Amino acid sequence: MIVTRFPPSPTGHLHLGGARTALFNWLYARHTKGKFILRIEDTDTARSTQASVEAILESLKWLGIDWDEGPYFQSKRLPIYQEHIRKLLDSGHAYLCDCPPKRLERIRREALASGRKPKYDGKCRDRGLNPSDETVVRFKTPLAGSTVLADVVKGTIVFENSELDDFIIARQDDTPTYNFVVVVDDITMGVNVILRGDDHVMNTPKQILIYKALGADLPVFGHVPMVLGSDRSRLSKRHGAMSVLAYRDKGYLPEALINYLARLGWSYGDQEVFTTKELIEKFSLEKLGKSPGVFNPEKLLSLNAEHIKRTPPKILAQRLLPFLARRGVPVEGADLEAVVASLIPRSKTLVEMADGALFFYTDKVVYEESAARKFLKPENAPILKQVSARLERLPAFEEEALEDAFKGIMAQTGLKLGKIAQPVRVALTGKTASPGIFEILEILGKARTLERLRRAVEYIDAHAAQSVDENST
RNA sequence: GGUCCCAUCGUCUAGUGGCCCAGGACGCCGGCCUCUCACGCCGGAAACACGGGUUCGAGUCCCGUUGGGACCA
Repeated sequence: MIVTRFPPSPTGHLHLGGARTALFNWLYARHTKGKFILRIEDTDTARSTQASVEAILESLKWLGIDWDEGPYFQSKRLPIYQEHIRKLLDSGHAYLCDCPPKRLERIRREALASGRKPKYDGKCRDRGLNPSDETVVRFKTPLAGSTVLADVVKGTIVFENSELDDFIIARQDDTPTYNFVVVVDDITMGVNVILRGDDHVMNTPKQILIYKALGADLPVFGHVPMVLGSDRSRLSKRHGAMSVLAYRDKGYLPEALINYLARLGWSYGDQEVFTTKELIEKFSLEKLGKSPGVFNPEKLLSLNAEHIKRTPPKILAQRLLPFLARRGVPVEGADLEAVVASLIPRSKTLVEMADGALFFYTDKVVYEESAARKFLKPENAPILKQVSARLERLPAFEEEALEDAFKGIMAQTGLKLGKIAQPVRVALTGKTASPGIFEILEILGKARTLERLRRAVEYIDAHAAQSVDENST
């Protein structure tokens, strides 16, 4: 069985790059009916916070990335690491070293000065020291030969062991170091497929050596290229809102973000739009790309619009509720599902949709200044009155009947639909842009429509009077 | 500086030696539709980093150069 994992450090929010790594591992586990493990790498106690842990879990949940095991916390696994350090010491794959920092610093400087690569010289390799407060544990890296990484996305990469040195796996205070901890975790958790950012490539030979020293089978490694910002540098806060939760709050659908992230560095022919279910079906390691990709917010936005179009109004209505609530809008009167349906083609985010829905639920429409100036003027008052009168007589407020009513007015007045619809639109919505006029009419219903028309006429009269005043003075 | 990785339209990418004077998507431009705004539809500009090989034939294989990135220092 395939076992994958996602091991975030709880030192901040889950950002897009991390989310994509999690996604690839999760997709692969789900695709193969394997297991996906969540592991919190909180050994850096100074920078790790509980708030970050919660933010990460919340982000994953929102995205719909669920885990079968965990979350494990590295901070609670110290005894396991120590046990494995013992093993390496006993088997002669590691040794104790008490070289003081001063000496280490000196070799480093000398190496640099003579143009060599700075590395530990192996002085304590065979000294057989006893453990003390002064000793660290070093891994006994082979002096010659090479270590081969058979990477599923990058291909085979060969590292000369002579490039590596006897790196520390446990510090003086007995705490294990990163490369060691990761390997022990992955071995003990049964992880056999590791998909991660290619910033880890250089760690991999060390880790492979540890696997071998521990006598464990190597997992499949796949190093995916990182996500870059528009300036082609590694994605960071500088490039705007990077946290997954920020996208949730900006009104993105989780399936849109997943779709975007999956397609950034992975492809399936010409297909651009995927449901999460489809991604699980179609995901494959072979189609992972090996060149870094630039994050493109516009494409994400258009994908979000696409997913909005593909989501049933009923479900969108549910998801829109929190956004409406945040605006203090009581969802009463107009049928939210119908409102949502009318806004689907013109909303790229749920935020836009919520904004577009506002006028349906406010009794006192606020007129945009330029809209009022252009359409709520005296010459349009008769039109509004005529529309009112005609609609008053309408038994049912349904699109077809409404359209007939407007046609009647057109015939009577000789006006084009636009001349009538625009003032009505401003009267009903306060804006010059909105869903179709008949659609709005039907959703609003007779009572509220007539009320809004009446208020618009009132507004025109008041302003006409006002401008007369201004003229006379 | 050392080691490693990468290289097709502005961006994400298809392309695994002939199907490619390079396809799709986002964005951009033009048009159509139209009660506004959108949606939708039609069309357009836009790329194989460069130089050498290999081959009858290279975006596709090899080498080098250049550029970008990662890690370590």
